[in-house]
Amino acid sequence: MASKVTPISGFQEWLPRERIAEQYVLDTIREVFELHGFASVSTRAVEPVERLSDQGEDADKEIYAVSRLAGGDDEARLGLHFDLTVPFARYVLENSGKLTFPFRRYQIQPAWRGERPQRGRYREFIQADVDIIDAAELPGHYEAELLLVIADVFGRLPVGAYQVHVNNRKICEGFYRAIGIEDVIGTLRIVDKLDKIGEDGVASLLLAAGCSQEQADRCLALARIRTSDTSFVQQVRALGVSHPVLEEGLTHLASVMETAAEHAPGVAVADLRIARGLDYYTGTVYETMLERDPGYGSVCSGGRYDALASDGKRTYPGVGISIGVSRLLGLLIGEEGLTASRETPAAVLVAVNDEETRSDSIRIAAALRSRGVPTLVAPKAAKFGKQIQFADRRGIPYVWFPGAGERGGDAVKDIRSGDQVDADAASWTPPAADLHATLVTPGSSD
RNA sequence: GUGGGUAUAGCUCAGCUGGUAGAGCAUCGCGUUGUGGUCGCGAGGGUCGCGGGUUCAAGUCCCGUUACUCACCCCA
Repeated sequence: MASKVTPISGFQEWLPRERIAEQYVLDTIREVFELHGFASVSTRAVEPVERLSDQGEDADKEIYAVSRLAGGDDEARLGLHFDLTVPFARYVLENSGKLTFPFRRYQIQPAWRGERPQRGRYREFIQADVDIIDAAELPGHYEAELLLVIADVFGRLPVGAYQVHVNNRKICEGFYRAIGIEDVIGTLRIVDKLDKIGEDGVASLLLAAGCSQEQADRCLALARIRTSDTSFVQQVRALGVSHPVLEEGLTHLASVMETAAEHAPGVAVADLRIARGLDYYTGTVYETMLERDPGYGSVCSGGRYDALASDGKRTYPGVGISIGVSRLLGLLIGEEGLTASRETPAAVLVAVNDEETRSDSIRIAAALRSRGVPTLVAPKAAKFGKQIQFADRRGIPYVWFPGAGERGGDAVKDIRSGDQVDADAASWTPPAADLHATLVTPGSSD
């Protein structure tokens, strides 16, 4: 089988060193999620196709269908999930009798979308979600709480400056309805192109969609509003439009902004042009841009969904937010060179003097490992220069020389500095900074 | 799904108006039984994405196809 191996578009795979950086990020996210009291859940990769495609008219074409190579077509039709929220809503319905509400869960898993890959967009990608779901009623304060979680996560990752743009769909919906626009979703999608095609572009699309010039102007006036406090309320009122749904949205968003300002200052910005997210969002929506490259797209999005988890009798409203881990790392690792301090977890390489005494080296390694030091034994009893080179190529910082110390003891060498000291495998531990591979940002010294 | 670009060694690419493939980096070996990153010498590795056509002759021209890539759609 000498067929040529080629990458598959949209399915990203890292080399070992970059994978270590990715794991560091994933561990950090998990740690913060747990600090905030979210319980872990893992759902199967597949859902019945109908459950997935019900979520939006365009969803179908993105869904990967799953079938057995030799299977008949009489089986239940399955599709890979395209996000983690839809499977979670199904999970809640399925286990509603066993879950305790309000239920807080985090979920870090891949998702799949069959769309054409592009920069920051993959066909297989990891998402890290937190959601809070409740029975019947969901208090509004959770919508602000999620911002604090995100601020905590991003505060520990080398993402630089960022802002979570927050809007409430009810503001747009109420506003549009008040001025006579019926196609709310369609209008949102057009307005959402503002950053790409500008006001003139949006205006002409709105006119083409059947809006009057005045309607288009007012949509743009609403979309221009962006404040870092609650002053957006006055700005909307100044537009002279009123509608009960609009009022509801303004109140909710103002409340979210107030809480965010107190506990995570500078993170949130009320941005009335933000519309994105899947169709199931009904209230607050979030979208997170990195200041270093706002055009890259949102690396963390989500919102409130009131009717996604419903079995017809009972409805469980929820709110959640999803970190696009693959997208984030496509930028940080793929483009900016974020990486790990070494390409292996091993902190120590135990040299082998000769094959006859390899068992001594194995015992030393076991002693180090028993105290939590990731350790490797040299593959060959090559010249010490070669063994050091073996460690150096992999970024392993320490080489252990059995019997090289005073009075027959061992010695360990920091191959970066060249310093070598006598050491005992029963007690020696590397400095905490060297115990595990760490993140290395491009700017910092090697 | 629609439109544009690209396709030569593991990687990044050269190869002018057609005449039986090159560089840098990487990899491996050696540099007189041991503590490396520099340096020197050497080696391996390519049916030029695949199929067809034009031609005495094609990596080099034409057609098709597949893959990758960028933009649109949509979205993390």
